[in-house]
Amino acid sequence: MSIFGKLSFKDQAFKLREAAVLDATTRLLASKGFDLMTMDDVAGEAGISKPSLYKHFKSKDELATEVMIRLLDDAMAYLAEQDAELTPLQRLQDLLAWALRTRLQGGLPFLPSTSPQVRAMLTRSLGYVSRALKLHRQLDAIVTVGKKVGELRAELPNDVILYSYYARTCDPSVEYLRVYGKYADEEIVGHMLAVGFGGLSGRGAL
Amino acid sequence: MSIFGKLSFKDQAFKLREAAVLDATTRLLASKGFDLMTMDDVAGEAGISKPSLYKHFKSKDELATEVMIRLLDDAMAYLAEQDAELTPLQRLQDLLAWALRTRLQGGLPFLPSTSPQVRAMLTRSLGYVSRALKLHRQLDAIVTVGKKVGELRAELPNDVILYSYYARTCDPSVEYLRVYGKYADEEIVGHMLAVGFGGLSGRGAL
DNA sequence: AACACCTTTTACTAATTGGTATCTTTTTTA
DNA sequence: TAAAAAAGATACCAATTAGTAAAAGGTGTT
Repeated sequence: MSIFGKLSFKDQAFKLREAAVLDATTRLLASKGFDLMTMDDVAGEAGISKPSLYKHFKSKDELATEVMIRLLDDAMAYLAEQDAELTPLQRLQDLLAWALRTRLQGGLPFLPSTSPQVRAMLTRSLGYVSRALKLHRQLDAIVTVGKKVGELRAELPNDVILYSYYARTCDPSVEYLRVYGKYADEEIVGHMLAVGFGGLSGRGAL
Repeated sequence: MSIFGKLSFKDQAFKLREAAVLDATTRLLASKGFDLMTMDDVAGEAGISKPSLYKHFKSKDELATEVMIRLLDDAMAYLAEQDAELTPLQRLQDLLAWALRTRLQGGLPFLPSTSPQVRAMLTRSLGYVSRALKLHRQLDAIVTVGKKVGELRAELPNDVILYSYYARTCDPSVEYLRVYGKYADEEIVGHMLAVGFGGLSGRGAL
């Protein structure tokens, strides 16, 4: 019998394998997307057999949902650890930069651009929806303050700002800009922030 | 024998069916995406049988590529017919508004957010690549002038501006903003233009 | 009106893939 | 060292789907 809180070697190994599966799935979702990612891919990338996969996750949907949940948790953890001195705009910029760096390293942003079917899958998961709402509320509060102090455009509704912000985390231009190796990763991040917050014309145009 | 330029009734009907297939495919690509769109879907939506589909297009890839080519042609036709009085910024805004309205009506933007596999498929098509390059060059010229007259941020490289511009045509926030029916279509278009060109902070920040 | 061609229908093939059963082998624990 | 539990390998099932074959029925052309 194991002491409370301490896991047997076997269970530790089990946990490690599970983490490897989640990491592998994250990479595969980023590179191939949900539909083209096969469970054989996942098993191979994680270094275990397919039947063993199903010891950890009941289905492909559950596995993918778990990955997305972990991304939301990571984002909220990152937010919680941000320097308290940052202004609202700086916090949003910093979180976006973090999400973009994650993508540039082969990972997924916390709100990936999903097909209708994947979105339906996520909506079915109570755990995912509650976390997404929680993160959304946190960011909404930041946006509200940001508008008040004049760092964000007060004439834009909060949800317009937030959904556009989410879209920036999964903006496909990142891939296009990286193709030719013309820009270093940090340059891409900088440009994405400049465009996202400052716009293309820089005038608050229209 | 038919007069040059005039088609027999049979051939006219064939052309009409082909147009119906392309329209159906466009709608299905917009709603389900490439992977989840089956050839049975297309045949059903177009009102013909699956074997007949293959009289028009050799494969699913060829069909989808043809749809994407048509979108590029439509975009270039739209550009060509724009009011000559428009400034560069106005031309870009007008084209983006057109692409967003197309999406809001269940269509596809001229540069849809594509999975790696679909992108590879398109890259294999000479017809697609040549048109995409042509459109890109046209827009690049507009951007260059726009920077010169101070309507676009001169400190941003042209390709950063252009890829970000493309991303705006397929920005997923459009779907999110439409979900609750809170905003009318034209409001959404307006917000997307405001955010895209003016940014979230409106300061040309960072 | 008869012919020729095209479309439809039905059925099929082959490949992929999510998920599972079974048996063997390794590893952990006692 | 022996027993027990879990992981691996292999093989399989069932469903989906791109693409095709062949026969039957319409439709336009001449």
